[in-house]
Amino acid sequence: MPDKSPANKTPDATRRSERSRRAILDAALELVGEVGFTKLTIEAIAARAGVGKQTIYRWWPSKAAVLFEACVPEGVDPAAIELPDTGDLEADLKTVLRATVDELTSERLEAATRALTAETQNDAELGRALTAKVLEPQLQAYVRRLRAAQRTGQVAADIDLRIALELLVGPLFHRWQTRTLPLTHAYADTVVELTLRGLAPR
Amino acid sequence: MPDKSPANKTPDATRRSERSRRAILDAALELVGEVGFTKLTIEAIAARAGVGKQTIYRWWPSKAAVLFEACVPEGVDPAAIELPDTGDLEADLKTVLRATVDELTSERLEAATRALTAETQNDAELGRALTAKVLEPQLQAYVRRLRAAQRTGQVAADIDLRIALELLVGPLFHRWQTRTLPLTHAYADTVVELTLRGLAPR
Amino acid sequence: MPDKSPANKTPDATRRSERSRRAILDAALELVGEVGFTKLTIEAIAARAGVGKQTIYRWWPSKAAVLFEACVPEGVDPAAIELPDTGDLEADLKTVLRATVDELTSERLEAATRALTAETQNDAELGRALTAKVLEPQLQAYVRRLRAAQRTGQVAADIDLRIALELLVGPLFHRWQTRTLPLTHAYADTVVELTLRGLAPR
Amino acid sequence: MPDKSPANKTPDATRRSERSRRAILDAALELVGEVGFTKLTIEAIAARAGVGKQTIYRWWPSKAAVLFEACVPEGVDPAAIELPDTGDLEADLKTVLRATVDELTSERLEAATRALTAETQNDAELGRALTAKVLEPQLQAYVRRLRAAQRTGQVAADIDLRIALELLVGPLFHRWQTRTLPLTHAYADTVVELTLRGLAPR
DNA sequence: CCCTAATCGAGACGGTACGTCACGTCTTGTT
DNA sequence: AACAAGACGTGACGTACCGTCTCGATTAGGG
Repeated sequence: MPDKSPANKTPDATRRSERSRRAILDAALELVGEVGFTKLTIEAIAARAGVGKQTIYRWWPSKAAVLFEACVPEGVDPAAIELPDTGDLEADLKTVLRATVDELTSERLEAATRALTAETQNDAELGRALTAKVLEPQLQAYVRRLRAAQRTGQVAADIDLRIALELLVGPLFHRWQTRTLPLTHAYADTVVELTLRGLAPR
Repeated sequence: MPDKSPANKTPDATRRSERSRRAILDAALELVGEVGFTKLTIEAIAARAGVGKQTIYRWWPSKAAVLFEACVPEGVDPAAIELPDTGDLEADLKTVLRATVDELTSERLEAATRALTAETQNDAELGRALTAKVLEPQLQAYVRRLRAAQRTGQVAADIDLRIALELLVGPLFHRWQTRTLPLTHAYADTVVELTLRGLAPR
Repeated sequence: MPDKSPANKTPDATRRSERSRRAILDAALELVGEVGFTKLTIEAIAARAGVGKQTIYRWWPSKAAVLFEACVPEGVDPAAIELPDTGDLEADLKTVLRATVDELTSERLEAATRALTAETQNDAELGRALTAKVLEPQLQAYVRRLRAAQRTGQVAADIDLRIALELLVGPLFHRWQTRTLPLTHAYADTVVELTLRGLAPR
Repeated sequence: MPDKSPANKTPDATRRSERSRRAILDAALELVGEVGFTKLTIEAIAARAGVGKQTIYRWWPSKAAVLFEACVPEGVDPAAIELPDTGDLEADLKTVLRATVDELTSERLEAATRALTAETQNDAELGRALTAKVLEPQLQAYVRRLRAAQRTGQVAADIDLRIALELLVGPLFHRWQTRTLPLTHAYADTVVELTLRGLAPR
């Protein structure tokens, strides 16, 4: 989430204090869990982290950007994401979607994740960044796995895989966001089963 | 001189100025489109509407609530919502999902809808209200239509209709929220077709 | 010290809280005595006065302006200032200059007075205001008293009275500012005596 | 490896960069003329001088101290200051006071001089330094010149010379500070003439 | 003449205060 | 009584400087 304004006096990253960076990210995660995103404050993050406000403003453009980095540990190579391929598509997808369910309901990150998801609706710039760095690499991994399944005849050849993947993850996100019913492994399993029936060759 | 208690709670709704109410809702909708939800302020709404701030605080608890009422015109009876039933499930669902696509991409309400959707993640109270008054009645209509389809044998009898409905609307919301690919009628059609294959009796 | 900028959303003075106004002026006077002008802070004044910062910024353009009003109680009519005239010029001037000495060494106002005097060197706008509202009316009173003395023959007719008055007050202010030697009634008396010898007709 | 004590106090003056010292003093003088003392900033001085902030903090305790050195070129021996003595007291004093007028209205130093004068009111330490190094030596020179005049009978023997000198310089500084009327050679002359009448033996 | 310890330019850091904005409450006439 | 208007106490905003603190890169002086 770097320089949107060209008038940036870009600071010298080599002199950056790793100590402060970590303290800020940790404080942000803690606080968003305690008070929620709306009441999350740059001043509070700075105070909790024992850091000057300017040290936050120097390296991040907004509290959303801080949270973003706190959730996405930067070091991960997006292209390296790969779905398991045991040959059994249904089993593999259940594995993956169950893991997604676990992530979405993880206590430590849930508040931050919800906050970021929400903020993408208000802040298009953030939305693009999150899509490019996090979402899209994962979706591409789905596409690759489904393409392999097409080759083995588990998925009909004429299916648009981009849509296929949305049939799988869309329902999960919908239930997570609306909080209408609990998000469980059983739910993930059922979604996989019903969807795969629709994708199968006839 | 009885009851000079300061517990001035509920104002007298009969004396309410409809003129002001409309001006506030209109101003809120305009402004959220211009500056986005985060930069939307009660003071700006009041100024644009030519209204005192107190008149807003008297009748709504938050800017989200104002927007909520601006989007959901109140008068609609939630129980009255009904999906079309021509006997052809696929055609009926396409009709409905195409309409949903149109709504979600409508210029006038899009900003407000996204703002409200986002805010439900941060404000659980608002989330409950929106679910109860808007979302759930629509979902129930889906359930009723799908149950009818079960009776006519278009949907397998052992399907959890609650999940079935999420297979239909989940993908739409996912694409709308992530803005990864355009949300079109063709997309809605494909989602219906593929999903119904999965729901069909075997 | 009102509106220097024409873009002023001039607030409604009739709604002004006299309570806050007094608390601010008192707090400013106290604080300038405790920490000095340089370390005097709008935030500290607001905190001490139990007032929001905006309430200060709404009515005064700077901390100097606050101090100014705190020292010059507004209600005094500048044109009404008059020096005593008993007929004895020397005695009258001694009375006045002794009073000036007392004022300059008064504990309560000294810090504020020094601060304001200093600030006039840095802030020309403030300097003009202070000269016009406080200094000049007093100097005019001197000129009137000296003119009367000219008519009674106690001061030579060809003397520039503006200069005459500066011969009287200049030394006092010099000693006050430089703090080289104590500022006493005796000093005031001697200044009057020596100066009047120079002003006398020959 | 002895004495790794962090008590790094006095830096080594022999290694000091004269180049930087001059650049700092020049930058300070320029800037105080452009933005005034209040808005004068150590950071701005450093930037203008092309110097690190620490180089200023190493050698001066405050921005006032920098200006002080910029105005008072250090090398002058205070005890060596002597007023002219042609035997004609009036002529000599006019020469000196005219020179003072020129100094006070000099374009290059006026802003700095006013700033320093003002700051002595807020910063007692600075006031003492300025009095001891600059003001007092000059006043002593006046006292010596006036004592000589007493011996030649141009000034009455019973006059307190300390007060006499203040009668001369006080009015000048008063007019300079208050900016009420222009500070001219003619004014200096008149002050000398009127004051000397008062000091003359009777 | 080189070595080494200092000063030097640069600027990140934890802080404090700035002046502004919006909050939600309260008060003052007006309708 | 609700209304338009807006002053109020509160608190966060994002910025500007403070004075301290590393960092290499000169840069002079004593060996």
